[in-house]
Amino acid sequence: MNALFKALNDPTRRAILERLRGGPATAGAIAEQFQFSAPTISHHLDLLRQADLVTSQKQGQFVVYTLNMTVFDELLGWLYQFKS
Amino acid sequence: MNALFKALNDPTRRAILERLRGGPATAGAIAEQFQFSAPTISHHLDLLRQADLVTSQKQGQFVVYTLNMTVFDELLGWLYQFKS
DNA sequence: TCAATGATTAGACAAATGTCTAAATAAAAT
DNA sequence: ATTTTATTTAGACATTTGTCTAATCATTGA
Repeated sequence: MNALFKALNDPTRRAILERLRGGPATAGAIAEQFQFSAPTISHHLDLLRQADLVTSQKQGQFVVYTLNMTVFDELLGWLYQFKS
Repeated sequence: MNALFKALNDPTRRAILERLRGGPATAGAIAEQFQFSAPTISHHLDLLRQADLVTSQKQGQFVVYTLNMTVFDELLGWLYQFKS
């Protein structure tokens, strides 16, 4: 839960998630969309992976990142307790 | 949106929200539940207010904090775009 | 009026965060 | 083999964050 909220607490990481809504993408393809350096994006991807919001598969020299939506259920559950 | 995720990215603040689920409470009553100093809790409440997650009304020398659940709709909306 | 109570503000400080460049690793292409 | 390409790791650095104590503000009570 901590890792989840931490991962979501950054506009770049949220933008990465929205990008991955359109389908899996390599680290490089994701990085192209942003003005930040590749290492910075790599670090963001790492935090998203720690929160299990994305998964990664190595394909040759590329690393493909995929959105994992099952984690959102946990968040929805937490939110639901406030719905009265 | 930034202020919302920022406010949620702290276990103490999330615990405060859960506390307020049971009804409004004064700053002091909230602070009693935690091991942190009153100023620290006051600061957390300030961040929650900035995110519009709570509202505050002064009642005499007390300040009563109330959960504002309407903001959760914004979050639900953001989450919904990932539901496929 | 003066002291006590509830709460916030101000300022300090260590820890965490987001960014960068340089270096390392691994696979592909020449 | 060597070089290029894709990505991550390591380290540095400024900014932000969460906490504290001390001081201030505002209301209530003696």
